[in-house]
Amino acid sequence: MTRPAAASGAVRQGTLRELNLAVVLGRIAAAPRPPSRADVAAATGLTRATVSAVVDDLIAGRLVAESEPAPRAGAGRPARGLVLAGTGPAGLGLEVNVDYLAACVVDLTGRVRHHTVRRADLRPLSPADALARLAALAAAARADAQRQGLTLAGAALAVPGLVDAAGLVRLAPNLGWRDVAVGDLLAAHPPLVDPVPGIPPLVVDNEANLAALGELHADPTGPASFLHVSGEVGIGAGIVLDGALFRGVRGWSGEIGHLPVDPQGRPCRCGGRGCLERYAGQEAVLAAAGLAGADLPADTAAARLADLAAVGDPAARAALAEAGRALGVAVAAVVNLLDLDTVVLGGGYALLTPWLRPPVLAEVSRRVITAGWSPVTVRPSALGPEAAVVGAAGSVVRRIVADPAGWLGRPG
Amino acid sequence: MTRPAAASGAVRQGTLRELNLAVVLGRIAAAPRPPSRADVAAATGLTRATVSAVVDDLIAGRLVAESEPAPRAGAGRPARGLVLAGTGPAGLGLEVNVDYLAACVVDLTGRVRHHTVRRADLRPLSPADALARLAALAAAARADAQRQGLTLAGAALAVPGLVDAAGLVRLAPNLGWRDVAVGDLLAAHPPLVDPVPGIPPLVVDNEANLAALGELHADPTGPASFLHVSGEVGIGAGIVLDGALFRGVRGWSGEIGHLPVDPQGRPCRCGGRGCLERYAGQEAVLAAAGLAGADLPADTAAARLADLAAVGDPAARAALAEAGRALGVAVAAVVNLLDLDTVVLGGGYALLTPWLRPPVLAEVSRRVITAGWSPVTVRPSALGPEAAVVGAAGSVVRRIVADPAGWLGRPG
DNA sequence: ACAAAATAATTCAACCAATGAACAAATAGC
DNA sequence: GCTATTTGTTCATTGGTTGAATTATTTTGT
Repeated sequence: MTRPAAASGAVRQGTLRELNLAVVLGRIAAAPRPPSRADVAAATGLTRATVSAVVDDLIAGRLVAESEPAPRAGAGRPARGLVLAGTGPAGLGLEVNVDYLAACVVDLTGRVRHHTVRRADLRPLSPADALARLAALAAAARADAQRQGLTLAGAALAVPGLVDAAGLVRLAPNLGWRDVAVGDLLAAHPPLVDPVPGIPPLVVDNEANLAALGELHADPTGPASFLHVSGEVGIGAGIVLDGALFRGVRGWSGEIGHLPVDPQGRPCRCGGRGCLERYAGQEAVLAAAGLAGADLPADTAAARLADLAAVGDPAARAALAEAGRALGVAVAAVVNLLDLDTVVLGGGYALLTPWLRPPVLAEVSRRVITAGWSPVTVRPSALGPEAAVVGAAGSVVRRIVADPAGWLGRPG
Repeated sequence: MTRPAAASGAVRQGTLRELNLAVVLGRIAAAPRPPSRADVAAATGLTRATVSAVVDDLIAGRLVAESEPAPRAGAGRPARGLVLAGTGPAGLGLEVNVDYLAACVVDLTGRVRHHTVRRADLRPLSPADALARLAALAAAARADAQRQGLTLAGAALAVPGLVDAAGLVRLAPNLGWRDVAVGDLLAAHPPLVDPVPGIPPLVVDNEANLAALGELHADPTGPASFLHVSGEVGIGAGIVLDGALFRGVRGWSGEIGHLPVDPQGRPCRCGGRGCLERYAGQEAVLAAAGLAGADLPADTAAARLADLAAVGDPAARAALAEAGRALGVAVAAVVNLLDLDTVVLGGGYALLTPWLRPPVLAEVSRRVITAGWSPVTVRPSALGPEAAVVGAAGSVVRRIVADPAGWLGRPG
């Protein structure tokens, strides 16, 4: 987790408190069980007096609540446990995809407090119409959140395409979008959230990126650096380094679909030959398994394939072995380059992990020079297809926890 | 540049000053011309009073010096310029390679104050013998530094191989080293530096990583994120993100030599087919150019090849075109994955850039989806083969500038 | 049942570093 | 020489942490 506040510059006097608010809140969030003030003091090196003062601020700001005293052996006054507040700020996650819209609300503790998915073919709709429907979903989510005593502090929207730093959707091929200013279009509708200083009201990001964050969120005790590969129509990767998404210079990192993986080299629409997408993309895998033309929604297609593989269908097995091999070549390239030790298979791949993992691991151990010293773990995503929405909402919550000063009304 | 100090934990009172020491010093280091105290105050947002106090500490600690008043238009008391001190702490850079040893000293301003290269075939020597010779070189460098009024605050050693986080050289194939505890072997000799709290006396790292840092150091105004590819016997890449080296989970990032690049697929010793190294590695390029078996040292081989290409030798031209194409495929993969906008060709590639660049750019623009929106720059390394040693010494200096508190004798 | 020990949390004077306003220093322009 | 202007320092003030003492609440021992 990066240090927040004053990122570029000086440490002014008030910054001290801002930093310690973040430190203490982060400690409470990371602790396996509700810590006492004394625990936090011991863990951070601050004095108990300081921790008490900081915690008072956090409780007053509804970011932290006291829980039942955790039972402890031995004598002494029992501690009052500190937990992230289940009321207070929450994050709104949104997703526009090819065949559905989704919205969800996640509170500070990470619990999903609201979740709606509306299936519909979005391709025929204009961006403005699609976003109008999304705004309706968001309004319902906001009303539900308010009913539960939550305040939406920010929103994040997942889009299956390239998004630049300003939030402009440069290209979403499967939606047929090009240069769509999502923020401007949504501004025509009622505001999504109650603006909080220091927290952007709407962040637009690639679905693969946000799905990777969702994984981080679903398993906070898991590794802080990993590669999240999601198989959809295209193949997207999200790179998480030290608990933070790595976006690249312009936010376009993770384009893994066109890594060359095959010596034989099937031609690809990108102009190269032997691209990963031609072997492990949804279309290619379904065709190889004899399911071409079924035109199923992404998740049911994966489920159908998993069923076939489970009962031993030879075509499905062969298709998955081939996809896994190709995926393994690409994963090996990434691991050689970035030295990651964990690969999460998400999206359509999650269900198929039992069949994809062996060939992936085989390629990795063959091609990664350091594999002998440090094994690479390949595991399915803990979240299903909803990883991107949940990750989107979680990204808002993460930001609040990383920099609580904005929410507490201090000048950021 | 990452925020230093108390990385994991609390912000105690003294930390405030430590942070501002780093902020002010960093500002002085980054300024294009010597700034006044008032300039620093304006740039950082601190008050002039605070900046004065901080600068007093920095001057007392010999990290900063006052320069001649920079001429300025208009009225007012003339400013006293602040510059990094040319006396005071310095970094020791060391390198062990196949056919030479090197040592250099870099001061805070980035100037190379000492540089020795001793050519010798290191392969027949045991690690202990090789490091004994290196220690002698280091002792001479240290004496020279002291004569110039410099104090060596730390050392970094570049090795052509895989180094783990503890500084153990796991494998250096071209040296024939395996599991060499460099630190322990060097401890038998007189100490390399005067230990400073907060600064490790010896860091061991991969030469490609340190060469990448050298590039950052040679051109401080250049991009903060880039890929540095150095062509030696193998092909190593150093990844610099936001001005810091990206080392990966265990420090083994940058293994780019075995990215698959060719649909035809020449078999490679790594077990894969069509690996980059088989097309753009030194051996492959020299063989293709008809220079096989010449067994030249790395840098003269590259120079010879450049000469041939310059006079239009068709075999050399063809060999470089093919190498460039392969390199381009690999670079495109990296750019798709990490969204970098600058690629630096270093090591043996630096001299060959005029012939490598066109095919690299061609492959990149064909294969990188976002290339249309954001061009990728390919340029030669500013430093020559000495990039790794200079980068090693520079890495020590960078650490002092990023966290001056240790040098100033404060508890880190 | 009661005292002693132990641990948790709060209170308060001291202290450290940044702040802001006032002030001294040094120059250019008139 | 006088004024405007900018630089750098001095000093009382302030925000926030520190450390010791104090209060609160339990377990353990008798």
